[in-house]
Amino acid sequence: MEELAKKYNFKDIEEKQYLHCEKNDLFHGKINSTKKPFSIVIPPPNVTGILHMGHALNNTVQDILIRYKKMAGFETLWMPGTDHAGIATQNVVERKLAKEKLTRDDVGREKFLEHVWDWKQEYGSTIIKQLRSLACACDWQRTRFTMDEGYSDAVLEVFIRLYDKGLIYRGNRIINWCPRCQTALSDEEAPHQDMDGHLYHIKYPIKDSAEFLVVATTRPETMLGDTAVAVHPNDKRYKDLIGKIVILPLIQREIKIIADDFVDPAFGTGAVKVTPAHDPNDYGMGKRHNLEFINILHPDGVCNANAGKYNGLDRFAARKAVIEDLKQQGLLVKIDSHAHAVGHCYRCDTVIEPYYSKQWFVSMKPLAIPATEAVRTGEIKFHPERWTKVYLNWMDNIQDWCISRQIWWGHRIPVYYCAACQDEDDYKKGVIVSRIKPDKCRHCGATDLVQDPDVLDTWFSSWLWPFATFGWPFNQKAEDGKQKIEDEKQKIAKQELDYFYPTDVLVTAPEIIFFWVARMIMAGFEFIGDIPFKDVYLHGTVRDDTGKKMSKSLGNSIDPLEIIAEYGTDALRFSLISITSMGQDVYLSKEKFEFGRNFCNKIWNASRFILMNFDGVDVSKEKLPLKNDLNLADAWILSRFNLTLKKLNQSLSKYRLNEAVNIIYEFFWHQLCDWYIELSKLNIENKDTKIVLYNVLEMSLRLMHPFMPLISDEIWQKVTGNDTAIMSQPWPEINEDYIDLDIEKEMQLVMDNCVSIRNLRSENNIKPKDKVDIELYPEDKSVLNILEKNLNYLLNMSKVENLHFADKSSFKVSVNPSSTAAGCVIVMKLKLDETFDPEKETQKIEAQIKELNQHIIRKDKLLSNENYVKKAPVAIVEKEKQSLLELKQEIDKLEKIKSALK
RNA sequence: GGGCGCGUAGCUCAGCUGGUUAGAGCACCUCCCUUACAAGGAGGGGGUCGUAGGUUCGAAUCCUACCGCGCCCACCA
Repeated sequence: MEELAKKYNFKDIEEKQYLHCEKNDLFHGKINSTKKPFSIVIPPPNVTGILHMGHALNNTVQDILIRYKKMAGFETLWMPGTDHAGIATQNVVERKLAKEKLTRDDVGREKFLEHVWDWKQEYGSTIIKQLRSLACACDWQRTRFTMDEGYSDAVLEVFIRLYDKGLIYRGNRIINWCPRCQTALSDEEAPHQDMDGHLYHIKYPIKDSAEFLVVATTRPETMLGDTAVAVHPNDKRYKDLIGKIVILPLIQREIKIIADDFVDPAFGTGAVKVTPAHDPNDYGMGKRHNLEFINILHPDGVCNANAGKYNGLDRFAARKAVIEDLKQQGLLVKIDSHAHAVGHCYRCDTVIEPYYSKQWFVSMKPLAIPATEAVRTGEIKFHPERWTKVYLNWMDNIQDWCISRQIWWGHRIPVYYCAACQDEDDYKKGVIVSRIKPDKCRHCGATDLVQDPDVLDTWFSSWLWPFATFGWPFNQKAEDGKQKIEDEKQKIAKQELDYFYPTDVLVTAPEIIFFWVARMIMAGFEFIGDIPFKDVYLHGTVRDDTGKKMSKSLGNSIDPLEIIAEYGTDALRFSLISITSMGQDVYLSKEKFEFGRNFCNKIWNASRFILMNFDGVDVSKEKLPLKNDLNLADAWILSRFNLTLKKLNQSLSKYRLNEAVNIIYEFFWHQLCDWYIELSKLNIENKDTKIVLYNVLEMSLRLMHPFMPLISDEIWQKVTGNDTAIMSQPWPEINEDYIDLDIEKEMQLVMDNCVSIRNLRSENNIKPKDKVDIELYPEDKSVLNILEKNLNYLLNMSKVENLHFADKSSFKVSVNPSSTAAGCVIVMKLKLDETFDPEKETQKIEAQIKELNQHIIRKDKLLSNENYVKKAPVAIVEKEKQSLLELKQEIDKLEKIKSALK
């Protein structure tokens, strides 16, 4: 039998054990008709990503579930991969080019994409490598990328299907525009942030009059694009002005005063400047009143020719200039400070501009119907449940999805335009949707077709992740002569989708419920006709210890790789999960990882002790003895183990992972190590004890494996002599035969008496190595029997030299320290040179009596309450009665001691 | 403007469908390097569970209001 190193060093074992599992092909999932499937698709990290604590938490949770389910007999599959992250990746590569003083336009589209692919080739698998250092049991052979050839087919297929169904359309709308990234964004990609802004009150002169109409705005520069001023139709102040003309200052354009219900008379002046091309509300009014749409901005946020003299000024510079000029002309009434929410680009944090432009959209309402229903009926469940409401609320108010992006990195929109027959009023005219470039226009035969320059939103590919990763829609074309082989591959892929889909659980953060979770559910129904997953497990956000979200830009992040280097992977995982209460945010600081590290160390040392003591017995071949043949400690630990397993299974079934981790910790450290191992030393030559030690350790290692896979494998191999890995082993089964509450009670009595004796020793400053003499006065015969039977435990666990049992009727204490314990009064005989202060002792006892009395009074009151006795469950009442009785006995004992001290 | 989460020991937090004398880790105090483990062992101190009401035989737990803190959603300029 091999020994464990004297000191636990995770660096010696962690990487080795991970590779060992991989080599044994334990992470690969394939169709197995004798097993039920259990599958998870990874939330694909961005290719630009580097591992942060959020990933660490997210993937640890998934890994725990995968390993646990595999052991529990499922055919598991964890599908890994990365997301091409259009805007983020393009930004990274553009920044790289900028270092060489180049822009993407300098190099051109084709060359630029080559640069991106080169970058992807070099850095794109960083995060995948990092996930391995977390010990993730992903099926790496299947690693997918959203820009893979097959995956891209799925994206095009979906675009075409939705277009054919009339659910994808092109149109001019106000969208969120990022002037820095120079692309349209979806609503979700432009989150609002509260900002301290200003409300500017501006006079608009009324034509042919000396009067003014005062409007209030937060973005004065947009007035350059104003094409009306709106008031509420019932607003008495302005009733007579409706239909009149005002002269737009600075530009001198004549615009109409219109009436619209949208206007809130109570806000600002009750008059609103209307800029249909630069505000979503104004857009609506513009449509309703047939106003002109005047775009005053270039895509980069610089004013264009429509801005008159402000042409060429950046939007914020233009704002200053406009205000300055209005002030000069006496048209600025006042500036109020005004807090409001402003949209920001989720990739670069630039203030977004509502911008009128032509984009592609998906009609979401029809897709939302089954996806809403599935959650409402509970077919898909959110954990914690409260997110259901957030999801449903969003789905009920779902808006169309802007999917075109004016960038180059991504899936190019499969649309070709025929210049000859394009029509401004009908987007379908002159439009050919096709996987490959058509030779000529279907409508007029023209041959100069131009592909749409835009690419699709990255989320338009990620929403297909749960099935596109399996190869859907399975129409891969092979090179010449190899189609047969390809067809066979596609057939298997299709069977795999049938087997593993729907996946079982999606583990992710609440931030992307809208971006991703909701859309995957819609895509699942639309393209596969079924839900993509049954459960959605939403964990919290990882924050620093002051509550700020951990992020690189804030500089407050703790690098998981650094933690792994310092504490080890198992320690990282165990610590992280222990503080991750269901759905609650995680507040992290470096010291928290000591928890896991210390536990790993404890496991190692305890295992080392057990492993040292097998000598002469081939423990792995011996059958576990029957309960009745075991001594108390051996029987007790087996009872504890099985009860622990029961609790653990329950926690796991409810995804209460922090609870699971604490159950394991409590059992292993405080029951196995603190008590059982110490007790086992008294019988260590006993063959049965060796067998029990072996079995409890071996099963414990299996229990902890999903949480700390590496240390458990290392020790397990050494202990069992088996060179496979725990992942190939079954999850332990509960053995009811060993669960015995009488044994637990008996052991508890022994432990309580040990603790009391230790207590006495400590209070009287007896050194740990000094032995003491004890007199025990048991309550009754059964207590006496139990303690007598387990005398050995008492003597050794609390370092007692002589222990005498005496009848409680003979109790008379001289001046000696004493204490009460479960079923006993304990007296410690002082040695000659030891001193004892009866006065202090009396005080201590009086304090105890006082405290107990408070409880007794409360219980007396409770039990004398007729209503309580009548209404509370019998079992509870009985328990209270019993507890009261025990309290009274305890007080009796204390009183007796007290009077004896006098 | 809606919605959600959190206020429990000095710190970080558990505490599920209400039911023993409210728990853990860290920190703190005392003793101990006892041959698995000082990243350890034995013992200890420390909480009127944010505040005020209510429901109940019984509330940290359920309800209401309020006070702090944080998050999400929303087209009021």
